[in-house]
Amino acid sequence: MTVTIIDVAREANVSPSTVSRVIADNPRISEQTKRRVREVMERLEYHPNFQARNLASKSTKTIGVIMAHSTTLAFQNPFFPEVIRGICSRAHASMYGIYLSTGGTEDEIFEEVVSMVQGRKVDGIILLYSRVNDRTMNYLKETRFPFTMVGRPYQFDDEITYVDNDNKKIAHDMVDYLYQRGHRQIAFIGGDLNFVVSTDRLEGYRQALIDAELPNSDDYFIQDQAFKEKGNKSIHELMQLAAPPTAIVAHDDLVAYEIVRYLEELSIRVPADISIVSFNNHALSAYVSPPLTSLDISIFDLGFEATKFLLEKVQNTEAPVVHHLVETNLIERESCKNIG
Amino acid sequence: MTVTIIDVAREANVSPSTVSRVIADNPRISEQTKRRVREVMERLEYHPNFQARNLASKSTKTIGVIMAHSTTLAFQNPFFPEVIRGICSRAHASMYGIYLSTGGTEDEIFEEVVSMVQGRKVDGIILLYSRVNDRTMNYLKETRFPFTMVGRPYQFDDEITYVDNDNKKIAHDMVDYLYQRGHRQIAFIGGDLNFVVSTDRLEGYRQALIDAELPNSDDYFIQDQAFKEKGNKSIHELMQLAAPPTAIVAHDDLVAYEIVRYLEELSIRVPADISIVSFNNHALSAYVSPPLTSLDISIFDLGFEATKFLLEKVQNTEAPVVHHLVETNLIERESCKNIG
DNA sequence: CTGAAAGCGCTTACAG
DNA sequence: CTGAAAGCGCTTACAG
Repeated sequence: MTVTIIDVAREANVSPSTVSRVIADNPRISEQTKRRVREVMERLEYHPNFQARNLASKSTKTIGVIMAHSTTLAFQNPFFPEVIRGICSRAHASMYGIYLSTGGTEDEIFEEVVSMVQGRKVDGIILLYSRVNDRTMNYLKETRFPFTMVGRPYQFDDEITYVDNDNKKIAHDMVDYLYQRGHRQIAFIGGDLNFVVSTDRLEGYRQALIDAELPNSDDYFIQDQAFKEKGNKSIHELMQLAAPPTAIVAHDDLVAYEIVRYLEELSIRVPADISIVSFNNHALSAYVSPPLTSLDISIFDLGFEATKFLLEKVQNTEAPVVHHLVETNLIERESCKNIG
Repeated sequence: MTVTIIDVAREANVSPSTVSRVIADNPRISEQTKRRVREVMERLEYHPNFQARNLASKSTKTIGVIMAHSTTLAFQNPFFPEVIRGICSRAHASMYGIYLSTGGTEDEIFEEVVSMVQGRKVDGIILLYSRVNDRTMNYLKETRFPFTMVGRPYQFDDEITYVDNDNKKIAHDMVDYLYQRGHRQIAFIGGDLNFVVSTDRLEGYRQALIDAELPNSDDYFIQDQAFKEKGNKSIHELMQLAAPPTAIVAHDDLVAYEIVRYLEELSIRVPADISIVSFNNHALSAYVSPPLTSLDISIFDLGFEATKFLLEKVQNTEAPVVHHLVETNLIERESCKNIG
């Protein structure tokens, strides 16, 4: 039924080995036989069997992509399609395919990664998140399996290749940006502190307050979980402080949209009464009301570069550890007001 | 280095065949030996080699997911993560993995599908789109390779299993909804007519106008391409008609957001001056201003069901052709006004 | 209930 | 420049 290397060999009057070498474009085969064999391959509509190739050559030409546990960052968030687009773009250029993790819970994801690694399903893995004390990451590190991360690892920094934004710095810059526009009471609505991206941004925010000698009360910081559970209440409380903030930094545009809505309920207008700035610059942030000032974090590049460095590792086990920071770009729209 | 079935066999004092049967949980093996073999597998940290298994058993336990050519529907659109979530959920339940297409252009995608099929990379394929005269779909149909589609195929309806919304009906219903609220001049901003979803919705819209004996001028229909190229101009023209619409149906929420913005530029308020309703109900549609009345099309279910039917096909070549319509649900928010 | 043997479709030293 | 042979790590009739 299926045409194999043997059929091609017979038809072209060469050995299977030669056909195999033609497929790999081995330079030791004469152009003449190459041409002849290729002709036969075309005529018989021969396509190499992926599985057989992988088994014999001990490589798979595919990379595994692991998303964070789905209730958190991954879904409903435009980050995902965009980072995948970056990954696919780079992978495709090197003829690599993408194998996607499908697990729901953290344990399922871990099991899937183990079976990807042990079962030789993929040549390398990209972790699309960085979590504090992540079992999956520790496993990959210990087995010395090629992997890269989108996001700075919590520890073992010097052993792990990753791609990230400079989250501490961009959060610091964001506060400075507000400071320059006259803001002195600056609140921060953070992300899930189990993810390093969230702790980094929080740290950058805090450091910026210290550096600018601004009030640094815990009242100005709202945790992800508190916000998720009772967002309107927490915003309510925030605005009822003796010195309510004049500006809010949100961990993500989705969070910013929600804040705007809760403020609306309180008849507080953005940016007239309070300014909001945010990170990640979703495609829709130009369309919300008011259009959101947000930091573009180059999601495509995060995926692209993570893949690039992974492929280097796959092709060369001795490839050096790389920490690559991707550029960001503040998109100023209408959610922030100068009160200087 | 890697521990194989042979190592396990030796250690457990059985033959490799027996180990293989234990892996497959073959009922002909005694519970006692199963237990013994499993113990050894655990102790040696044995994991079956995926490639070898696939090669020998001629199945891959993975399904290929093909997105539309990326400039069009697929990216920046929350449809993608959500449909993937549905696919992963169902696939994971049957221990299937996901192989994602990475191609950029239509030709690249086609080549990738051919190599997935011929190279036996996957057991079946899900097409995440339905396009008019699609080479990839024709290829799958002709090779009789198991596949399902998210979206009604352009032709060969009776040979192809697909999952879809009833796009003609929901577009018809949308017009009826506006009609009941007093609207008589109803415009439609459509999607890319190369996709069946767009032609179906357009047809439903047109039929509804006819059924309700409403004005059915071409001036009330704006094509996707015209809108993309000069959206503000086309909305401008629309509103300067002798009888401008009192309501607009948008093909997608993203389009609706853009329309709202262009209307704003013209100082036309939604819903005070004009109503807007839309399809797909993105997660953010609650946050835009005004919150958008939109039809939830159950994206997760589309992915889930497409996968379910695909797996049935994979497991049974004789599985009947199925056309499954997924429920929709109108989410009423504040972009539509009753002018009756 | 279990084993010996052939085979899945390739790749890759080794030999010439 | 090309071929014969072994091997990648499994599965699966077949035989007992």
